[in-house]
Amino acid sequence: MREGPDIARIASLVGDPARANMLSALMGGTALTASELALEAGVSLPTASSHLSKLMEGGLLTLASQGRHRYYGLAGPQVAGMIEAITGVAASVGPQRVRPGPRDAAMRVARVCYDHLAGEQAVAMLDRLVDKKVLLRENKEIRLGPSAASHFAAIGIDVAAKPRRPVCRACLDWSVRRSHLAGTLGAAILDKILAEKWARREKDSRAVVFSPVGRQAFEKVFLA
Amino acid sequence: MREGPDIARIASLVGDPARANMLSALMGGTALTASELALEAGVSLPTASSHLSKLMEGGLLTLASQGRHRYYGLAGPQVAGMIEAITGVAASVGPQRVRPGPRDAAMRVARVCYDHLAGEQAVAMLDRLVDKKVLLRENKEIRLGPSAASHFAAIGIDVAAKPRRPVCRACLDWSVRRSHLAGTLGAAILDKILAEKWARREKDSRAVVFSPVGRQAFEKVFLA
DNA sequence: CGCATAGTTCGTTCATCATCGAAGCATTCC
DNA sequence: GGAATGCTTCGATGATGAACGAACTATGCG
Repeated sequence: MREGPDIARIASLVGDPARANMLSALMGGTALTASELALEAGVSLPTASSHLSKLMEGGLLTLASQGRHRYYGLAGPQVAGMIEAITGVAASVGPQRVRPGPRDAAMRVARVCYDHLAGEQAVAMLDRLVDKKVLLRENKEIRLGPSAASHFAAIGIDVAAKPRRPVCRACLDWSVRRSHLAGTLGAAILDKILAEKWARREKDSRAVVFSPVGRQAFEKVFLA
Repeated sequence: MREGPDIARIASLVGDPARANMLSALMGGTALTASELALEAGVSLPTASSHLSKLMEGGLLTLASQGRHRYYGLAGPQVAGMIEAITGVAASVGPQRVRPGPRDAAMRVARVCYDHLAGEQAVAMLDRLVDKKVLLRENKEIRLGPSAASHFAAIGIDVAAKPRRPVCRACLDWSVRRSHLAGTLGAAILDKILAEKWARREKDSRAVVFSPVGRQAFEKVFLA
């Protein structure tokens, strides 16, 4: 008999299809209401409510009440990382689709991971930023380089404001198997991409689709 | 309703206490027989056998038959990484032990992760090897530096032999939250540490305990 | 206040699956 | 060959927990 962290408890929370769907939906980064999550999971409202309270009790979710709406969100980056890790295993041992569908291809190129960009585009971006020494990679940690403040100020992102969450974090990309940029900076960049309409969120999916013009703009700013 | 990788299937495999215990035991890196795993999980042999066939079917384990023994092991580093990720979440949302026990402390310092060393010692070792440019860190990947061959040859480790598995890999440490060294080199170093009797495995635990002399030798070779 | 919307709680039903004893198969040892 | 060991399969039992309808609470709107 073993002891230690109760991984069965956490895993069994993710192990129910309805809850797994909810968590997958929340990987999109936006907090959702109980009714929206019930729809995502394909269960009735009472059932969803029961699942949500279990996820809350397990510490996997946070709750923000606003009037009669209750917005549920992932509890943090560590939880998001765990979901990505499980997703990676599921994808690799999974049904081995002979031919990945178009949506899969789009997902691989660019998608939302919790609150920041993931996929090939995101990995390339981080590589380039490190090359240019705008960001410095130290072990698995990422720090701002000397030129970071001016570099990001030029595109309207303020890296000086330091909230409790770290500005930079590495997040392992399950499709590319290398890191992309998370943290408040990663989130700010995703905001920028969507605000400038360089790309749009695919409906009912984590995929992010760049427009031709948007891709050029993105590459000019982040991959030049 | 969502589709995509069936994360619920994978998570529910880990979500049963008996199976979780088995997987935790296998994180020790050595393949174990069905009877040993039954003991670890605290269930009867038939029950264990049933669980093992489920884990096999789910692609989480590999099986090596040797005579009348059947050795089960983790299917690969990706699976090990997933278990570590779940362990990390479980530990952080977990029962918040007021005072971590002595075994926890030992685990934090040094433990076995699948087939290589993890914990503070392992993270420090990788940091130092990168500092000395014996290893080069590129993104999340780690490569051998120019001096690597001679450096490791001096302590009896051959890094030239290249099997299918990568020589170097970064593996995220759940206690330190930074990378340590995995891959065949990581495994070889752990072998070395145990072969030289610098440290011994704690019984029934992933903890690795260095002797005073062993710690000095380790520090001289890897942290100097 | 009265009605509508959002959500939780309760109680019941039903299915799944973990569990174990007994029996069966395979391998090795004598 | 026969006995012992290691493991799997089968069948029956039992407990857990997912599901939903109905009733209840809370917030917002007119």
